[in-house]
Amino acid sequence: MADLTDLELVVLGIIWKRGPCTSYAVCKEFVTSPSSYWSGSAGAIYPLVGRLVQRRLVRGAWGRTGRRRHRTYSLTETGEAALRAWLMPPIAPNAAMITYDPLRTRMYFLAMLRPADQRKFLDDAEARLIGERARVDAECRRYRDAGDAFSHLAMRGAAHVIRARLSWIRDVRRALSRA
Amino acid sequence: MADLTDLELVVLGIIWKRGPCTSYAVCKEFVTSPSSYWSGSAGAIYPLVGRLVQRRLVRGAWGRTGRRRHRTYSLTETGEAALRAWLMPPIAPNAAMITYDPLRTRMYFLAMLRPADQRKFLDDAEARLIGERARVDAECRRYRDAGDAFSHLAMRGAAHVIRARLSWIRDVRRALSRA
DNA sequence: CCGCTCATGTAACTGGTTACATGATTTA
DNA sequence: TAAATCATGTAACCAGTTACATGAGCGG
Repeated sequence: MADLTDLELVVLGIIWKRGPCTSYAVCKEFVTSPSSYWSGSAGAIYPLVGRLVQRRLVRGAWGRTGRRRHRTYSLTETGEAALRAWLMPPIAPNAAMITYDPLRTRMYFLAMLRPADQRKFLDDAEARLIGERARVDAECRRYRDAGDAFSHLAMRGAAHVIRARLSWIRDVRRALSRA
Repeated sequence: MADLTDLELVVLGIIWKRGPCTSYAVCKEFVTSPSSYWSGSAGAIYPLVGRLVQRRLVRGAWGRTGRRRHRTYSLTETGEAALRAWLMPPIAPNAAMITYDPLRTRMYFLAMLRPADQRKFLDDAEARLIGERARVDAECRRYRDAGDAFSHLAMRGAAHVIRARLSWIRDVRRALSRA
């Protein structure tokens, strides 16, 4: 029962956190999320939730508002157990491993640009990271004000990381200007 | 000509950096890389390099060592231009955006565990991040000693980020013990 | 009444993945 | 001589993507 993808587990988590909610609401959660790692498209979520139902991790109940039908999902005990098993230590070893960073990926090949363009690259990266930092900080405050402690703590992780990337870029600029 | 995936561009970059090399060498680069974002399996790389040849971004030359055949690839001018276009500012807006972090993903749902298990989770995460920090630092020194300045700078980015994640986890522990 | 949001879904595609198969060469 | 490495590839699969299609309800 452990062959669930990360997306499936996150959807499980969203349903648990929100309480009974529609697939549409799950989609929206991803779409409005500051991370774009998953698109949260209907094409991904609707069949996925269907699979969760078939595996009895989630149960669905049809409802209607006027003439409009909708289906709300909630976790079964099996679903809660699966979610807990995912979170429970020992955590997956790869969860703590080095993460993917498009800026770092590009950095490997930056020697290809002329020094002037390298500097422009760094300036651009810095400006965008500063913008991103503001966005993440705002999201942080939003969660704090909403009283969602763990989402707030999670988002603070993103804030830490964005600051680290920013200080790294400045580091790189200093290193290059010395050389 | 801009519809290249990140993996295709990174392969282009590896071929540029290594100079003429085989698909096998490109695979090994991914396999031995500290990041596991791409597996670097033959099933991904060999067809991909074939596509790069068809698009004239890369040219291939058959050779042999004794009775063993091999094919070495190198960038064409078009290939170099494509790589440069990828690196040249303005960089893709999503390159600076919030990155994916499996620990952060789990943090959203950590309220599901009993406080004791939450602490265990944080301890486990901390221990693994410390191990990862050592690995990344070693990799850093390797690049520095090899005289590969930009790979070294890139890896320092990973080092910054791993430290940020570590201090975030400690932050979370402090916040939870206060509450 | 027009457009937006809520709400459900399907279809075609694609960029990877794992696993397999083959054979030469090198090293323990 | 057995095992590891170099080197080439193919085949089946899969999770998630974009794009599309449909329709009810609501706000300006």
